[in-house]
Amino acid sequence: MSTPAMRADASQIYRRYLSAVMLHGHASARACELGATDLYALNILHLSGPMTPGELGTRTSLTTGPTTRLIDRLEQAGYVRRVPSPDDRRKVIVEPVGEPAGLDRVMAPARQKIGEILDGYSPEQLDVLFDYFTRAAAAYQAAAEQLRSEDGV
Amino acid sequence: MSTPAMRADASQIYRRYLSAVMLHGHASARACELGATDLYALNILHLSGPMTPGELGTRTSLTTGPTTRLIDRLEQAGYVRRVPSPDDRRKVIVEPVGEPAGLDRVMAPARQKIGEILDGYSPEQLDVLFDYFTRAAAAYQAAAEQLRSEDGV
DNA sequence: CATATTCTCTTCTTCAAAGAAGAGACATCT
DNA sequence: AGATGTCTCTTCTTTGAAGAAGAGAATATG
Repeated sequence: MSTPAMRADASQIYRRYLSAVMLHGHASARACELGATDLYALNILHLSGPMTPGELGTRTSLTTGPTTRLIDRLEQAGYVRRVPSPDDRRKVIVEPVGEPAGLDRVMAPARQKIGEILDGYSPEQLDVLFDYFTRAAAAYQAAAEQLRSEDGV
Repeated sequence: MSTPAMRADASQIYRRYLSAVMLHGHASARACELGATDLYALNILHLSGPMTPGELGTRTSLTTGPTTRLIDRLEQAGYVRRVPSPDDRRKVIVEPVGEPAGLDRVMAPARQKIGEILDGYSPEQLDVLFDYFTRAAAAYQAAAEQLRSEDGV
């Protein structure tokens, strides 16, 4: 279970898995007529929750001009909403709108396929999988954060 | 283990996981100074192996002009190589170069983190995880293919 | 052997998104 | 209360990638 040959194989499988996930992500973005940065920003919002345009700009490594228009596009497409900040009237809070129609429709087939796959596992096996999902999400998020800060240097 | 509440929670975890993976993918592309389409094409090549520019153009939904320049960029960055086809001298075969330096360096931190996570599981648990990776890769690939063909309609 | 088809590449044009600079509104500090 | 700083938005300019049309090289077919 841990011979070098097995390890190489495992690495191959994982690479393939990652490629497939990202491939599907790109295809989804294209099908939604959403730019790469738009989807990127949307992922940030879904992951970290509502935030100000300023912070979103920082996270996406964008200056204020493009950030405003990025939010304009997302808002116009119905993916996010601009809400005035309660404590500071200069600020605006951008929050994702639950279950946007377009993205949901596009992702549906994949979600169904994954659902069917997960249905085939026992409760104990699902525990393992979701434990992994939770840990991996944190790991990827941390790695992405790290890349972003290094990039700025 | 399967109450409605649990299911909603599971869906949430999975969404978060997917967002994190894609977030990291985008951050990696940006750190490599690689465009969205470039990374998309690279994923296709890693997933389906060497192919002609024509087929790559079809897969990326690009016309011949941008396809040529896409390959130019990838080749110049050292990610792919153009090889003359042995059976048809009009054709060119684009093949990924194993372990491109830039992408590898960028992905290293994430890979290490994931490696550490996987090290924490028993052989039986790893079997479950890699079984999932294999099945999910096929599912995502199929879903992406489906999106692409629908998009063309 | 000649014609038609296929494949890649080049060039020109068009379009979307990012950067730069500055204005207006609001908060904070003295 | 006045001055300074912060936040978002607007405008102009620039860059990068995508589409369209056609040329050149090689294969296949009659």
